[in-house]
Amino acid sequence: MAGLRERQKADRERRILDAAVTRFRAEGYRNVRIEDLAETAEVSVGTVYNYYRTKGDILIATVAMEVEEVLAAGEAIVAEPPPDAEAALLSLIYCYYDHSLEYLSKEMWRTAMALSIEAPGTPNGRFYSELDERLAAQVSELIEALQARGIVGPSLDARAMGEVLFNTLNQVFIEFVKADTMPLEELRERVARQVRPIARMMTWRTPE
Amino acid sequence: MAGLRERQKADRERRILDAAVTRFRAEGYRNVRIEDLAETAEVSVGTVYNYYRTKGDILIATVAMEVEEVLAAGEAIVAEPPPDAEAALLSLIYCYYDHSLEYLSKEMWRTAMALSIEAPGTPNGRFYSELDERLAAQVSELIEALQARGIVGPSLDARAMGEVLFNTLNQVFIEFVKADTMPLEELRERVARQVRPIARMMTWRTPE
DNA sequence: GAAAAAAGTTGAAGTCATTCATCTTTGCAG
DNA sequence: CTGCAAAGATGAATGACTTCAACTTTTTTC
Repeated sequence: MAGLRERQKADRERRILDAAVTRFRAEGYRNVRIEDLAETAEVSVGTVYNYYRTKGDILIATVAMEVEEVLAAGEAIVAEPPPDAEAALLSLIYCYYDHSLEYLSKEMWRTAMALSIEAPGTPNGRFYSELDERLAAQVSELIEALQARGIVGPSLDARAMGEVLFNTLNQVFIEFVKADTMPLEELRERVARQVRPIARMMTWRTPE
Repeated sequence: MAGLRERQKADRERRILDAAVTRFRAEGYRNVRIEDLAETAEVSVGTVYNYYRTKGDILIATVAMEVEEVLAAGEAIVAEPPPDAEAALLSLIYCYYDHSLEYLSKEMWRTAMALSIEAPGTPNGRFYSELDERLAAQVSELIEALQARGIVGPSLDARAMGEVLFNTLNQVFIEFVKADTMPLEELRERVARQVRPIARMMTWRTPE
């Protein structure tokens, strides 16, 4: 049986995270003070800091939820990729992009990215970097799947290419969240423009 | 003749920037308070804000100085690139990397990058993004130079490839500044690993 | 079941970036 | 040279994150 203390702890943590997801989205990360979260979660300011080291850590926790979902959705595409390098890569990338604003606003993404760069040593900063690595790994997996199907030559370094492609889709996504008025459609076009030449090169003959 | 007021203004701005370069590097950006800069520059706190909108803007001003130098150094390589795609790309990228820690610490880079993502609307945030664009453009120029010399096929989209390569070198650089203990040597190796397959693909025959 | 120990909560105090009303200095006209 | 207008400097006040010493609640011990 879970002790009373443990149940209360889990309950408080959930209330704080719920308050954060709701209020950050509704009012903007910057406009919500820790005191506001504490009030909504019905705890004190000190207690919030008992569960999360910093305000930024609360945000990273919400990002993590979102990325986990995206990774799961990506698995389906890796398992059964379209039989064409460009189409396969773009369908994975679009899958990431289309989910990206489900729970998070552009401002939240910007802040989370800034945090992961600025404070790479904190537990949640590290955690964000780990999410990036897992996304890059999934792109590599997709390339391996294409190699297994003979769509891409076997001599290509799938891991390196996966990283290059991830860097590209990530950078373009950063530009997207930096431009508050850019629509998803333009994000897709931009990444397609960069991915297309790579995809074409990957399918030209690879010399032994 | 420059009036007294103007001379004093220029002098104060310089003293503030000098104080920033020195103390940020020596004590760390976070550990230096505006009040400390004001004291070193022999002005008041309010005056610092008269010259720079935020603490971050002072940092971006120092980054700008550094990047300008790097761009100038890169021009020489674009003008006369090594006669091999991989060597040419890597010599430009290493040129960037080797200058990168001349005036800035890793912490300063991290903070500057975080700022440019988090506050893309501020004048200096935009300015940082502009520096990125100019670096990407220089990589594209190098590819065009290689095309002009017949080292890379003419059908390749030089601008798109330049962006892809810049994204790659930038992302790897971000990882470098995020890892306080990573040496420059490892940074070079990492980028080489990612650039190599792209360079090789660029030099395989490009179909008409 | 009472007392001691452990775990966790609390909000007032501390720190630092940023703002603003006030004061000082400079430039200039008469 | 005197006084006014403009420009700019000043630092106390503000607001937000974060810390911490004191207090409560839960668990364990006897």
